[in-house]
Amino acid sequence: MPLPETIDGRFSYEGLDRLIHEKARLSVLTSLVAHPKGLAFPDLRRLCGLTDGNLSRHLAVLQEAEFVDLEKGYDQNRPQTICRLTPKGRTRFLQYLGVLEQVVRDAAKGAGKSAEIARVMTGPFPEPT
Amino acid sequence: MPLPETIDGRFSYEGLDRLIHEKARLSVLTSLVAHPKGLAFPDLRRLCGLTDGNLSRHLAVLQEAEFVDLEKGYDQNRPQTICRLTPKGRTRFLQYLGVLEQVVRDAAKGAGKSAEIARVMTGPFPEPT
DNA sequence: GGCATCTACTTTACGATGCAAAGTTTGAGT
DNA sequence: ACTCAAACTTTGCATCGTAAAGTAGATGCC
Repeated sequence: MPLPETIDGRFSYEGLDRLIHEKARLSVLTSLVAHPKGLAFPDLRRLCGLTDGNLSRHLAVLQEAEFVDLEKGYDQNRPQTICRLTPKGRTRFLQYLGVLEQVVRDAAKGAGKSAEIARVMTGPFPEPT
Repeated sequence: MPLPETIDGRFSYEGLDRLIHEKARLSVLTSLVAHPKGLAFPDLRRLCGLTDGNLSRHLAVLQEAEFVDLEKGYDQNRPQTICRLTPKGRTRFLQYLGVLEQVVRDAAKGAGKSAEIARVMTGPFPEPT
């Protein structure tokens, strides 16, 4: 007999769409939601700490999913790609965020010491071992 | 010239350790932090909505990283694996959570409408297209 | 003019990895 | 003895993230 609180799928978080959950794309989408007017490729690259190739690929994936719109033009005779969230991308991202908030709530409740989270997050990160 | 707010790495979220960030393992760790006494393999499988093979593999990864402790014993003459967070796993998970909270804050601030998040998260999820 | 350099991307290639399906082992039921 | 089921583990494939290499055009320098 399962424990009473072990409800099927209680912690499955179906809403964590892989398309969005991936770290690099999460960075990109968060950057874009914070800059509704759009961001140029180089700015986005710097903000997210990504390489050119990386950003290019992730943007292609997000564009394929119609989460972002890429406006390719020229600025000062140089190619310039402006990236923007589409309404669809925005909606999906906000849904995803709702699930993330749920994760944080569940975990904080489980840990029972949200103060500990606040404390621990201010410190430096340990080296991966 | 980059926009003034495009600080290098502002949205790079280095703390999103892949080991933890992966959806299935995030489920597992959240379940475990919510059940400090540990969880049996089948309960964990149900909670996280994972298949046997999936859970087994992710647990092995988490054990390798020393984030979980697997106590393999018997209950009613049947094999029973009890899974628990190690102190190290707990600490790392809480650090990760801090970063997640930062993501949610950044995004909510960017979206400028946290009410919208709350509203949207209560609805059903759209079919992936 | 020619050559190197820089920016702004894109493409390629490979190694990692998530996931499902099949396999194993032990036990209970009939 | 035979079947079914639980509790995992192992295998294999196909996806995917990432680094490195490649492309194209503009600028600077001599």
